[in-house]
Amino acid sequence: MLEFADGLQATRKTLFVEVILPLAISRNYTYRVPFDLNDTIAIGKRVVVQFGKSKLYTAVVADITEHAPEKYEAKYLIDILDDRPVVTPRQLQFWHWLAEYYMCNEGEVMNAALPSALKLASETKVMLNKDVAYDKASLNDKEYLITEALDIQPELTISDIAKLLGQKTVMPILKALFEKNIVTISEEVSERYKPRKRTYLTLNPAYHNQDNLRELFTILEKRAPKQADAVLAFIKLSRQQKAIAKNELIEESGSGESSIKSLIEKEVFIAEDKTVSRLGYTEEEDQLSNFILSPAQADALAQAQAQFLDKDVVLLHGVTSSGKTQIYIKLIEEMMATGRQVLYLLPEIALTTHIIERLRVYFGGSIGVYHSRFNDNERVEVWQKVLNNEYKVVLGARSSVFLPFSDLGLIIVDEEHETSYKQYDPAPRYNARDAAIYLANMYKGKVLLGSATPSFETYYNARVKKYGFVELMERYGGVQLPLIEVVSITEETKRKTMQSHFSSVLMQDIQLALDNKEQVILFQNRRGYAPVLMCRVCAYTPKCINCDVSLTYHKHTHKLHCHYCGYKEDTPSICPACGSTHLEYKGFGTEKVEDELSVLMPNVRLARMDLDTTRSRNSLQTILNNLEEKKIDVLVGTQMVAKGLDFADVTVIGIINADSLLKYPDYRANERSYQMLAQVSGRAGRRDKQGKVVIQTYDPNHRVIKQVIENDYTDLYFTEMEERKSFKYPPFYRIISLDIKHKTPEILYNQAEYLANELRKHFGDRVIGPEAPLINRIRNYYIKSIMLKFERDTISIVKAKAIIREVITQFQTTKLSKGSIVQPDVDPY
DNA sequence: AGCACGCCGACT
DNA sequence: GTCGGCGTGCTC
Repeated sequence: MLEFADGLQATRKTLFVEVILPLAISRNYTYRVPFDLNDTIAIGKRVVVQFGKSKLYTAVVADITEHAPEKYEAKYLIDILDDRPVVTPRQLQFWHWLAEYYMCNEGEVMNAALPSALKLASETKVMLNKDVAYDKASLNDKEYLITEALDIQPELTISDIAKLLGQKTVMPILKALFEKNIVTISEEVSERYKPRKRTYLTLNPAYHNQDNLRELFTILEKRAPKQADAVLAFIKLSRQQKAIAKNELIEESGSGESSIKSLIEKEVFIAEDKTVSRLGYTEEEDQLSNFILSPAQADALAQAQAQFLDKDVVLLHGVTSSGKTQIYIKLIEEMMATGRQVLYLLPEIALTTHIIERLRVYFGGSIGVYHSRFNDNERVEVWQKVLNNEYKVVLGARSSVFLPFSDLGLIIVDEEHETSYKQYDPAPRYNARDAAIYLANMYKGKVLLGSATPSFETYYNARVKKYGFVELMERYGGVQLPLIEVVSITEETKRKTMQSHFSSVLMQDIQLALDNKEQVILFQNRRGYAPVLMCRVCAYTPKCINCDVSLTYHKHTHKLHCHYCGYKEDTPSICPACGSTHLEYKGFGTEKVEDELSVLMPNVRLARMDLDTTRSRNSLQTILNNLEEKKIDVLVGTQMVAKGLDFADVTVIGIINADSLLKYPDYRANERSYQMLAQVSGRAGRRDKQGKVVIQTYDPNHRVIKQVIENDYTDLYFTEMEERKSFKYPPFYRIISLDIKHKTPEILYNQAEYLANELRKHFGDRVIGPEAPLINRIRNYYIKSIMLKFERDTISIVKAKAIIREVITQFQTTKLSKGSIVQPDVDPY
């Protein structure tokens, strides 16, 4: 570059940007910045680029350089979408770390991190927002053209719009329309999070005067007897309770909606809409705003605060119902006072309106919520508000670790042992709990991990003093631990007291609860009706055509379903192999439990909660509402019932078959079973009544069941740790597993053997396998797993990953690798 | 991840 | 003789 004596440059500066594309590509790409955008380009802004022949993508600028690439001519980037960066440098660092740690591409991380409305691509669909009226006159020509087109055709892709306008750069126009709320982006249909509103009635103070009230009655009795009934019922109810809801009154008085409505119009009643907690305890919320910690809680809080002085991560091990949430609230409050941000992570399923409202009451408008039931517009809104520092507290599921925080002082990971913090498919296969620890570290913030049954990894770290450790072993407000009764299925079968899947003990307890107008939860860890259909003559079993699993019979569809790929087929009435009609259902799922209980107890109001009944958007909330409003007596469910449910009137919990948990072929089966059983049990009982848990099993003397009864987590930990140590499992060893997939089993065998041998050259007997996993074919791909076990602290895991990466890359350059997919999974818990 | 280029079966 | 099956290789 020529320079004149006075420092003027002879040539003008050409800038290049490194961008992250939202694709599973192993590297970033370089684009040339048009000269007139030199002043506006910045790291973290989104740009539109053409990638390949015709595709446009939204990419994020990761770096800016002045060096032209040598081996090829860089394309010009088409446009810059943002006035200021939407991704912060810290986030870019976080993305990079995640990609390295979990052995995936930055593009994959970007895909998980950015709400899709922030990454428009040519095939993204654009629709008109029906909820918003707008003024066509306020639009410019191009915007007008787009809205006109959308009036005729409800959905347009971005490339359609590009054709329509005859130009490539449509993103800024769409962005403007999106920001004005005129169009919505992506496939999701808007269905906002609805806080539950209830109309409450109060009597007009004029009628507190007895004479006025009597006068009102005489008029109403003649002209509108139904309305008189309503007023009478109101007075009766007001003796029992403070607040009276409209629908309660309708139910109590037997008068209709219209009578109440006219009474409101006559100003006899005054109506007021209130957002209520899903728990229905308005009083409890009042208490919440100035609750007093119990001495045990206060002590735990003080310990946590003290430990944060020299530890970045603290484990709060608190038994169920010990009031961990109140400690979280105190810590959040304290952090907010310093002006720093707080992230409160919860498993998706626990993010019910109940907990959201509880915290909203407490923290008001400065709390943001982020989870998968939000549509994209809402997610972008939260993203922007976090970026602008309008939200001081974010309550969210796994993916909220990706929000653009500026000064994160504290992350709370509630139920830290939950497996749903780990994403399995698609990549990035990250664990939000572990990622949160790195994230907090970047901001010099603290992490509080909370659980009643901590994961062994975390508990181990606490014991070796890597993490701080606080125990809270007292239940809040004197709530008693439930009584646990173990029932031997073998014994009851012998005595012929089993009625289908229900023991006499369980039946009695259900009946008792129902007589007391209490509720029951039944847990069966398997959905569908029967997992296997088998011919009694030739033992033929229908299998999935795409996967190596037997098909589960579902009664409501009367079809056989594959739980791995979603394949369905009609249930045969005769055996397709031998023609016999003796087809038999083996095993049972939630559907069958529900079905058979409805036969045994025909008057019971039953509901089921599993993946099949909660698939649609509001169904989970509907079930929870019905349970809370006592429209359900018995709820049958899978794991879901163990999480996020907290209802005062559930006094009996039945584990239909504990063996399906205990016999699971995995080294964590005992840990998982204990967690599951302890968590489910924690749902039973209330302040004034001890709950009851009935565990049905073929193996009543199982060690883990004993440990659950005795509530002895530490005993479980120490017995399990011996095995973990001798069989080289976490937390003593780190595991990286490689799944290799191919459509042809013979080719897969060779590929897996080759890879394992290459890895053995570096890691010796740290390489286990290849082995066929439990299900060796899914969606027509055969699978082999190679497991690598690395001893903690003696080997550099970073170096090991680099070598694994190298081996995979080298393998992929060979002809042998054709048609294969290699998926690394780091810490595959 | 797309999409184009490229080499082998059932049709005008 | 062609239309099109999806196998594999590249995209700044």
